Amino acid sequence: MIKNKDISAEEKILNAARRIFENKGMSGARMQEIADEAKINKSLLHYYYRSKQLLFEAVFKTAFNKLAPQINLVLNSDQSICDKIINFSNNYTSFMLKHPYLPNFILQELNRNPDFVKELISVDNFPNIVNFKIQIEKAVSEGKIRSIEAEQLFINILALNIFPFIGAPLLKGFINASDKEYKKILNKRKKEVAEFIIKSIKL
Amino acid sequence: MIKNKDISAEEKILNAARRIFENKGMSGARMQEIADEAKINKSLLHYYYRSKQLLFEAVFKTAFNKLAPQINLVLNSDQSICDKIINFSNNYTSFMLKHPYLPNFILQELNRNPDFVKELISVDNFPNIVNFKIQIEKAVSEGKIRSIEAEQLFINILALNIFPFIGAPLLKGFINASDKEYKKILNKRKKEVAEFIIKSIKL
DNA sequence: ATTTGGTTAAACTTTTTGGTTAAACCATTT
DNA sequence: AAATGGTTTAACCAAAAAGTTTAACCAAAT
Repeated sequence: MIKNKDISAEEKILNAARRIFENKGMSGARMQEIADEAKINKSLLHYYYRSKQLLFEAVFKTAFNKLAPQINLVLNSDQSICDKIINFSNNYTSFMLKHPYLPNFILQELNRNPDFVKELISVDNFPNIVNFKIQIEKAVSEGKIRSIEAEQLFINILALNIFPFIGAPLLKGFINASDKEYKKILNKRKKEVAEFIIKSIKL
Repeated sequence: MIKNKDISAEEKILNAARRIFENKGMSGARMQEIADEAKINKSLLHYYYRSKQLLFEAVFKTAFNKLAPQINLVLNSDQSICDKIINFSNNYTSFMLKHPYLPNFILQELNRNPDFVKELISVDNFPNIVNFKIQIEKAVSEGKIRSIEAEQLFINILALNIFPFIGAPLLKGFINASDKEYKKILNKRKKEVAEFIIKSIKL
């Protein structure tokens, strides 16, 4: 059997659920709404994903698995510090411009349920700072960059790249930008952010 | 009448509602839970705030009115750029260490309902970038700081200060820090962030 | 002493929502 | 033609949650 007109129902559901969950969160989302969005009916939702909780977990893990590899590029690749900063700022922003609600979704749910992080940590490839820390401490002691703690630098890199997406509605208001103008600003940040960081840590 | 033992019921409700809403969001919060938290009964909730929606709006506006003045200090005070960066980074972080869920709460709800920003804009003292933009452009043309767009600098300042609170659960995982250790890191950021920014924009 | 308004308790109604069920439909496979 | 499995429809159930009502309580003001 296996009906393959374009995409399977299972995938339609997952995509619809992602859109709804990203925008309303777990508790704000309604199963009926997800079914409507997927243009299938509610029975089929439960047929594929037994419960809201399971559907949510499927969506969340898919989302997190898109984010984690990018963070790992900073923490665990063998590029130079400079390259890492340049590449991450460029790649991350490019990627997020296509999935602008993803960071907000992940952080929202982790704030709601901080213990969930513990579950994620046990999974493979959960980003960890140890290698990055070694790299930074070496660069500092060799006089390649100014003295700075790896943790602080890492937080700064993430903050400058991720925040513009999470804070978008507010920032748009503050700087008086339309959606289009704001998108332009974000595009500029692909280079801008890397420059900003490198200017700050070079000697 | 006016019973004034310590704080009024109205205020007890507002405080309880703030705690619950900050942590679970509008749709995750339960009226019964708020009543329990306030140690009053559910009837009284509706007596003071007719509906969940109205209670939520009261809480949200109170929260936003705590954030806005701080942003305005950057955008509309007559301090030097350097002083603004130093003072904001110090004050904001100190304040947020006492209200760590506030930024997440505000951004959460604005992402859920971006049109809400329009409502906020019409209210007094909604932060606006125009004055800051003039100040930055002047400083750039006078050669006091390197060339940078006001919008980008502003986003950077907010990102570096706000993100560590919104991203806390995830960052704690990445850098392997306990609550206590993470708090220490945040405390260091009061100085760290200002230094990071100033190093980046000086000539 | 009576009134008044904040407050409680408890029962109640209504609406929303997650989840279930059963029967029928239909395209494909056998 | 019969079987299979994905899909729809529509009705249904049970629990949760918002919101309402009513009677009683109590402390302060008159």
